[in-house]
Amino acid sequence: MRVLVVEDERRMAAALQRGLQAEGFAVDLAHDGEDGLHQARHGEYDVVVLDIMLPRISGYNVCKQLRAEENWVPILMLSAKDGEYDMADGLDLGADDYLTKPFSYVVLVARLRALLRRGANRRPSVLRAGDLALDPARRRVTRGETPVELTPREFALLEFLIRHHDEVVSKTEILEHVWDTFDTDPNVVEVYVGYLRRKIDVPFSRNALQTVRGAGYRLAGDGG
Amino acid sequence: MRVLVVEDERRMAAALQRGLQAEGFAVDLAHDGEDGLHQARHGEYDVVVLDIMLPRISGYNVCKQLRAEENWVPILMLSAKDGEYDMADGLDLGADDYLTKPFSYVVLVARLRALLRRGANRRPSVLRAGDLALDPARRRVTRGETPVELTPREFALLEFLIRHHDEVVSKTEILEHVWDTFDTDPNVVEVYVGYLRRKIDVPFSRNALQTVRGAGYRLAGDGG
DNA sequence: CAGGCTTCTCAGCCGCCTCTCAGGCCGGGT
DNA sequence: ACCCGGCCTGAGAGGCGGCTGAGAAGCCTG
Repeated sequence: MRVLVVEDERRMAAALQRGLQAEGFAVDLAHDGEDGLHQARHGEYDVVVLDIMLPRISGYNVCKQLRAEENWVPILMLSAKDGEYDMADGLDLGADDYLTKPFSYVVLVARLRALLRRGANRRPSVLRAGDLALDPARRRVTRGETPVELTPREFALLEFLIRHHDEVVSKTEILEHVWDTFDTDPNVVEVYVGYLRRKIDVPFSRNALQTVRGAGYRLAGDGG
Repeated sequence: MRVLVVEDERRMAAALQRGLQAEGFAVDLAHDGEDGLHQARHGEYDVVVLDIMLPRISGYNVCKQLRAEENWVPILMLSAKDGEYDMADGLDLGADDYLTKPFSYVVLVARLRALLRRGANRRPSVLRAGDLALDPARRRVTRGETPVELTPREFALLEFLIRHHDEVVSKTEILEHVWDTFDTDPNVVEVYVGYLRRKIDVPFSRNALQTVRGAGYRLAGDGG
């Protein structure tokens, strides 16, 4: 279980890190809001512990920003007592739980575990890979901010690729899962990969959908 | 007449309790949003007085949640003056009345009685998507300011779509929920979507009721 | 019973999507 | 350098999903 702790007070941060590691968590630290936001975006954490009073960007805004980007990682907010922000604000912004300093260490761990437990049935599940986002329920795909129009087959293909991002998937696998056959000419996969590339690879940064000669395709998964 | 008062400030809560009891109400108290939500769900109250700034869950969200569960108990919201939420927000979420702190005690009681008087014929809050508004109780639909006349079937279809606005719903889902069958020719859905479009999509900004080929339909709901 | 409204079926049309095919490109092996 | 096999892609045919006008059947109201 990976935890990101965003906390500017060094001693507090170090204490949390040691304590949580002792509980079996993998802990990363960020010491200001900007850093925290960046790591939360790219780190694939299971839960984020977020102080409110932070240099550069407040925890308040980090949370708001993440939610605006449809990032639904569970967030537990920490505040100094009598802070200017109040608990209701935090929860309204999309935090999942809230603790007031000073807090009992035992309580913190308990709440974290509770968050992780309900973590399973999270909110709108949006699949991501790099700056691609695919929302199965809304049937919507975006690259960064811009929406991408896909036909049903293209959508199904991208969904499959994004679910296996960073892995190499063979054309036969793709045929089985997207076309639901296995004795079709694999060329159709090539054709559709081509279609997808033209729609999602346009601003040619780094081609997200790579060909692995002789093996299949790989959708690059981290935003880099 | 049973009243639930959800208010975290103990003195304020106690004062309201004493005062309302003197007026002949049976008064229960809740001191945070979670507790309030729980009691409102199970308590069969005639009216709820709901502070907005609450620990754990804001009054704002308590109200939203209750309405989402189709609990139409009359709610009178209380806010600190100059709160970040304004009256419109509260009423939009399905509150029935609204008072700004500090308020006159006499006014509170008067408003409560007014709520109780109209309490019987409740109205479910209005469903919205984009500039469409649908009032299930009054069977009324408006696009912007202008009313829209719908037949019962059209109304049921729009209600279903608007409850799932921004999601793609398949024709089979629609058949199940609006027609209450699943082995009917899906063409009837197409036909009724056509009817709806002609009535609600007229000023074609961007067609609100989109076809997602191979998947179903999506009613655009702006904000998302 | 007539008239109007609503619901639903049907068939034709249109256009997008899907898939095939063939030719070209590229990388790797001999 | 040459060839071969894997991959890409433009073109285009065909199919199928979805839209719509027409009209039949059902239902309520007067």
